[in-house]
Parts: sequence; structure tokens; C-alpha cells
Amino acid sequence: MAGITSADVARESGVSRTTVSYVLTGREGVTISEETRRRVRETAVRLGYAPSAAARALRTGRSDLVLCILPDWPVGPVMETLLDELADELSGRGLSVLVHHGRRTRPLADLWRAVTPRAVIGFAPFADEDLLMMRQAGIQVLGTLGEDHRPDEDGPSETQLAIGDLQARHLAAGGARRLGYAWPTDRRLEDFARDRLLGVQRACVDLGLSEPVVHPVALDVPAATAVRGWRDQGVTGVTAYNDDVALAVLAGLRAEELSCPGDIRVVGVDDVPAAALAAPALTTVAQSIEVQARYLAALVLADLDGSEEKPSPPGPGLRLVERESG
Amino acid sequence: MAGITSADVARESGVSRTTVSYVLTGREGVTISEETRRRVRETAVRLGYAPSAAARALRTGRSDLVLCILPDWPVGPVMETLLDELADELSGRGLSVLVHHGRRTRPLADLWRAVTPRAVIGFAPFADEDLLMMRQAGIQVLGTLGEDHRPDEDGPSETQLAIGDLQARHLAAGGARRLGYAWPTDRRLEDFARDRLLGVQRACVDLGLSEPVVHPVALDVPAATAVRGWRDQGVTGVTAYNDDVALAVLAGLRAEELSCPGDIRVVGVDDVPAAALAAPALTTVAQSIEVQARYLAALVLADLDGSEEKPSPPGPGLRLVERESG
DNA sequence: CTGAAAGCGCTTACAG
DNA sequence: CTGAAAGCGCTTACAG
Repeated sequence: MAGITSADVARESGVSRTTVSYVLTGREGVTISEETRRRVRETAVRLGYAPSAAARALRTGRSDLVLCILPDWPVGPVMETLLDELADELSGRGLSVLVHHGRRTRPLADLWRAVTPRAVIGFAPFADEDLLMMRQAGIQVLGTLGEDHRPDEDGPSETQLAIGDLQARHLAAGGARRLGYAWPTDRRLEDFARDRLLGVQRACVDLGLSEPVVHPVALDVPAATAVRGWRDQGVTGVTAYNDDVALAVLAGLRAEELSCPGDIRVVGVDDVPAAALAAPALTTVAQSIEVQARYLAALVLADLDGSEEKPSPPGPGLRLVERESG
Repeated sequence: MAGITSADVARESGVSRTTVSYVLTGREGVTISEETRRRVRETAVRLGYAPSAAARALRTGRSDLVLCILPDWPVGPVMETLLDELADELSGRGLSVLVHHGRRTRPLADLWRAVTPRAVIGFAPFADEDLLMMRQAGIQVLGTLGEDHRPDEDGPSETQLAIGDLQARHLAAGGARRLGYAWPTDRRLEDFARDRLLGVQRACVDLGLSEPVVHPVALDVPAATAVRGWRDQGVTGVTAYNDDVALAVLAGLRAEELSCPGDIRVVGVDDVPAAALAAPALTTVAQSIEVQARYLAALVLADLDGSEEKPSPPGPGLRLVERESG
């Protein structure tokens, strides 16, 4: 053990542990001479003292960690960016972001008990029981589906609806009268996919188009079957669940020797790096990750500061990135 | 606070906290009646008792967490899979994997102090100082570049060399006499890229080919310039740093209206999902993630069990996935 | 076979 | 302005 404790710092500086603690935690309302403060801080640095987080957590019941729980499906580059941004925003306030890639193999409780985080951010829904326990333990719990912050609600997410809506309207504006929806075969994505599809469906109703034609699309193989289906049903524009699905659709189009955008146009979601490099380059809906990250960070910090008023959620911040595919 | 402590369980079960601790940690060498054990365990479950990890960490100086430090560049789906597998392997032994996406904004020490992990796995090199401090604190530190486990060494990684070698030999076997290397423009990837390129270079020497022609390739735009360069220099086979880079090369080929594999063949690394969907489908070198994950897990568990002999490292486990591009 | 007690390192009322 | 002391919840020699 390195084993440099606050007692060591106290002894070296000729003060009590109380004073060391006051100085180092920057406690307000205590008057300690500037001279003493400097001496303590200097000694701490010199000895390479870092407070035991375990002891602090035990004493205060709280750590400086923010725990992010990811869903059990591969999250992709967009989520990665979001987490990076979030970590950046929070590190300025002494908070560290820790991520759990959540195959839920062990009870979630084991995890947050072990971490005693200040806040838990869930990128997948929590079980009601977990939610309750964490709240009882005084942990700030943020749920997020897309950017929405409301773990308790069950209705479709506004953002997901807006994504589908934007995709559909773009294709309709380009002249498509009959749309297809490329549905991910991965079961774990169903919740998101449902809401996005609903957005497309509502837009179709609104625009006087017929119901979108849904075909399942796997991610690892050209979506030839789905493409043939759409072709035979007179579909000229396909909204894909996300860019990964859209890539499979484009591959299916090539396999069936249909032209894109000539025969069928395609629009994805996420603007992953591969989208710009696809054949043809993929038109897609991008979300402004920075805005989401800042909002999440603001939520955590507002709680940290004990401020009553919560920051107001940003809009969906969607942006259509127009390329060649649609 | 939920606030159910071992004292509560002890009182409810009519035993001492000592006994509760012995029963619940499954301590060997103590004889406690089966009857008592059952009663304690049952009470614990009934009360929803979960030991305070902070207290346990303070007392024992160790938690059940394994901390993974990622590099500050986007890691992609391969790393995600690796982390998932690792978490799976370790969860069976009561260990939870936590990931830190490492823009090194705060000192690393703050992080591991706060987590008191049992082991730290670095997917990017550690500073010597951090390494020393963690070791001193009794934390098991594993470094990994690719799959190699040797944070201290400086020479090129055998695995990275082998990747480049395999790429080059495949293209040469297909008839290419002059190779190109697609070098990532992202500075943070240089260490890996250098070793992989070195592997290609050595293979070229070995095969009697001329030096590979290196061109930088950005990830967000078709690599038209690089492609023109290779064409003008008579290159007929391009080894790319990874699949992302290869995708940009394929896009550049299309932009320059060169055929692939007809004019220039391309081989990537990683076998990301998008590789199979590229135009043309990308030939690539895949690593066996499961094997790496198991090895890493075995390393952690060997230390946990205090076993002297370390598991022997698996080979690179490379596999050429042959598709249309090369 | 079981219990009383010490102690991990911190923070924080409380007393000077 | 500073210090002695309690206590967070656990584990673990040690004594019965």
C-alpha cells in the first residue's frame, strides 16, 4: 500500500486531521489562515497524498463517480461520442464518468453498491425495483431514451417520433409516394424502432401517403429480400432504422441491381462515419450529440449544486444530412 | 438511505455480526451449523441486505471492480465486443467491469483511488508514474496493446506485425507486385499504424516486393487523392490500417472510377459489420475477440486466486475473411 | 461454535 | 482559529 493518509499530511504540516480535511475539501465558513492552508496543500502534494475514496464514500455515502449504464446491444460511435463529451463536461467539476456495458449478468444493485456513485445515468430503462432502491439510497437517477429524461413514462419518445417524421417528410418532399421501413432484426432495438416507425407512419397519414411497408433487415448481409419486396410493392423511398440498417439496404439494392436514388431512395439515422463513404453516400438524420451531452451534464451538476430548478431539455436537435442516396 | 446493514441481519437472525460476515462471505475453516447458515442467508435476502462496498473496500483495501481504461480515440465495435465478453467472463466470479473512456482530463490517480479496483486493464499505455502507484497500491495492472500483455516493453507488437504481414502476403499471393499502405490521419492511431505498416514492409522485403507506397487517408471523405497516387505509381493492392480506412479507400476508388478488385485490391482489418456491406464487400483480417477476452479474464482470475502460474497468452488468432475486394 | 472489539481513513459536529 | 472524538459499515484476529 502507498498508504499516505490525511494523518500523515497533518503530522507533516503540524496541524490536526480536521484542518487538513477542511483545507483540502475547501470547506466554507471556516477561517483558516492563508499561511496554514498553503502549508497543508503543499505538504499534501509533496507526499503525494490522495484521499481514500472508499473512506470518503463510507463516511459521506457518496463518491465522485457518475455511472452510465449502457444497454446490452452494441452502442456504436454516436453513443461513444456522447459519453466522451459527457466525461469532458463533468470532469471540470471533479466528477469521473464510468461506463458499464450492460449485459445484465449480475444484479444491477451489486454494481451501484460497489461504486456508490453520485449519479446513475441509464441509457436503457431500469427495472422499477432498481430505480426505487437507487433513489432510496440517495443516488440521482437519470433515465434517457435518446435524450429524453423520463424513466417513468411509457409513451413514445418525442425525439424518436421526430426522427421518423423527418425521414418520411424528406423522402415525400423528393417525390416518393410509397415508403418502406427497414426494421432491425435485433430484438433489443425494438423499443427504439417502434417509436421511429410510428413517426414515419404518422407522417405518412399526415401527408396522405399509404402505410409504410415494413421489412426486417439483418445487419450482416445485403438486404436483398427486403429490397425485392419493396420493389414489387412499388416503394420508391426507404426509411431505415439507422445507418447500419441503411448500409445493408444499400448493399441489397446493389445486389438486386437497382439504382439508388434512381429506383429507390434511402435515408438513415445517426450519420456514422461509414455513411459518408457508402455507395451511394448515405443521406441521414443526425442528432446533435454535444447538446445532449451538455444537457445531461447540466442535469447532474444541478443536482450536485442542490439547485432547485432543473435545466430545461433541449429540443431534439435533428439535422438532415443530405447526400446522394435520397 | 436504504440502510440495511449487517447489524440488522445479525439482530434479526439472532447471531453476531461476525457470524453474518462469515456466512455471507463464505469463509472457509469456520464451522457454523448449517441451520445457522441458512437462517442468516434467508434473513439477508428477506431484508434485502447488500453489503456496503465502500465499507468493505475500506476494510479490505479492495473492491470487486475491474477498471478498463480505454484510449482517447473512438474504439469501435471490436473493442465493444471485447469488453462485453470480458464482463461476461468475470461476472461469473463476482467481478464487475467498469470502463473509463479516457480523455485524460483528470489525473488517472483520482480515478483508481475512487474505484479501488481489484485490477486495472489499460488499452492504452500507462504513464510510468501511474503504473508504479497502482502497483504500490496493490492493484493488479494489465497493459494490453492489441492482445499483448506487456506494458513495459517498447518494441513493435507481434500481433500488429502479424496483421500487416497477413495483409501483404494475401495481396501478394493474389498477384500484386507493388503494394500501397493506407495510413490513418488520426495521430492517436500512430502507434498501432506504425507496427502494422512495419509488418507489411517486412513482408514485402521477404517476398522481394518493392517498398509499400504509403498515403494518408482521412476517415470522413473518399480517399481520392491517395487513390490517384497509388494508381500513378502502379500499385495494384492496398493494405489499409483498418476497415474504416479501407472503406474510405473503396469510396476513393469509386470516385476515381477505378474498379476493385480489378484495378486495385483492398484488404482491411477488424471485420466490422460495415465491411460485409461495402461496395465491393471488403476482404479483411479478423482477430478472435473471444480468445483475447478469455485470456484477459484468465489473467485477472489467476491473480485473484493467488495462483503463481500465469495463463499462457494465446497466439494472435488472426483470420483472413475473404470477400470481393481482394 | 460464537461474540466483543479493533480498526480501515475519512468527515464533521462539538468543545475549547 | 484548531483539536479530540465519534462514527460510517465492514472484516478479522482474538478470546471465550
